[in-house]
Amino acid sequence: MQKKYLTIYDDLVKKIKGKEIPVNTMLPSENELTVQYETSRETIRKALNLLSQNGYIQKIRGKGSIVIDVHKFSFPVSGIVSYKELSKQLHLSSKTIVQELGFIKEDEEIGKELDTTLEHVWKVIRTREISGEKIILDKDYFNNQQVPILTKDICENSIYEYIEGQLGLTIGFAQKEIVVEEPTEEDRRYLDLEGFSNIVVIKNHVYLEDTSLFQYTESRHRPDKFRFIDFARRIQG
Amino acid sequence: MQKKYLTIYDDLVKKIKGKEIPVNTMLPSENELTVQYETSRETIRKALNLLSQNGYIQKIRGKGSIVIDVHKFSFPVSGIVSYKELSKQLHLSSKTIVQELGFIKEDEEIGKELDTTLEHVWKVIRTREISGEKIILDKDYFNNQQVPILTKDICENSIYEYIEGQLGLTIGFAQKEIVVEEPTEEDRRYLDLEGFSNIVVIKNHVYLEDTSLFQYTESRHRPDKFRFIDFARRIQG
DNA sequence: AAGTATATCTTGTATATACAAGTTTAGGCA
DNA sequence: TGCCTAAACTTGTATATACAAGATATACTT
Repeated sequence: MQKKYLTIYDDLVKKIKGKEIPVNTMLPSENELTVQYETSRETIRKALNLLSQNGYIQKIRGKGSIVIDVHKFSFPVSGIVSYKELSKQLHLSSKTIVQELGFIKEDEEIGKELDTTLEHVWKVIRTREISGEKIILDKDYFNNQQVPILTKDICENSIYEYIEGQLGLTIGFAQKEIVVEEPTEEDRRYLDLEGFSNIVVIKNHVYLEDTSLFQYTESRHRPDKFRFIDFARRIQG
Repeated sequence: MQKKYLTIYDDLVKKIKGKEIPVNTMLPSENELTVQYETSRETIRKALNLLSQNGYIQKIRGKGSIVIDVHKFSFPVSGIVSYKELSKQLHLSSKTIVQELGFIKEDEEIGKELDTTLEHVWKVIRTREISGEKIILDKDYFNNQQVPILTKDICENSIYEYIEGQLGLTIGFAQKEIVVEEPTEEDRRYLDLEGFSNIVVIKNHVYLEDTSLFQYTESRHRPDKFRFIDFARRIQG
């Protein structure tokens, strides 16, 4: 059974994106929506809360829900989105080059974090090329208990597609950290840095649904090409 | 009436932070919680969903809710948090210096965005000093229709406290953007840059509950002291 | 002993009802 | 006209019930 509140959410998103419901106009009231979608008010409210959380509408008590236009800017490095999904959304013509693919050596720090008792840890290094320039260096580490096989083919496409589709693992949440560092020798080797003396590093700890640490990622961006957009709601308290 | 699901949420947060409910253990089941808190299951579920959204627990269908330890890292520039709230949370000894306070000149770009028809726009420039070093330059712009009075005193404390407390305005949401720029003359004048050739800029459009644009902020950080941490949930689709 | 089916936990979805609380509208009164 | 009140909207909270779907433990069968 497909979830009703999700199909309603998707439908409303489509209508907002397609400007069938324009920005700065009111949505139909919750009661009207229950009639339109032939469902209960609680189900409508679940859909509306999703819209609110994702920055499509602003709910105002006693009045209704206004469509807001924050979403049109969206370049979401926010949330957990794979590079492939991202470049598809933005219609970027980009190329992925697999630079390294194998197991880490004993001494690397990351091994301890992905607490893989005597197991091997995959290490993938990829560069992302946008309009001829090598802009992004992605370093990915996986536990090979969870990801037994990894090929160059998979890495050139989407690792996430492989993980969620083929392996059937479910990503739960991630802890993201953004800092600015000085470029390493590796950065200089793999990227077109053009004299930039800083590099923006997005460090990502990705956990599965069962809360086990599954992946560590560093996405290293040339600072002039880096942009992070986020939508935030004020939390009272 | 105080909202039940919020008090339950607050209570559980307190218990998690106080390690009364340790990391990696299960919460009581929803049914048990309804008994403990003498309420309905839906109310419990609202509290648990808040915990999940804010990175305290991971819900697993058919099993229960696990306390996760992501929150201990939290340095939340994420969300909308005022500098004062932040430094209080982190127990930083910091100083705020008001460098400029007045109305913008006609020609500044920002005037158009805060579409204030012939009205004045407040401009506040403040530096944040942490352990003797001027690290952050905050530039704030307000529409004086919404914020008629602004004093040096208010700016040295928390403008947000004044806005939400005194003026009674309710912040709705914000659009945040992080980019890396070259330092301007102003940055060099007000900050201790120590030869850094880049500066991290957090641009913030803040909207009120009625979706009107209320404030534009630029928070300009020295790159070595900048750190952004975020908690993200995987959105299927 | 091993595997299978069943019962019983868990969380997820959908519905209905009631009332609280904020906003707008309509009407009436001075 | 101007002001106030009441009614009729809106969204927010709390509760109850029913069933679906995933996970786990138990008992039974082979």
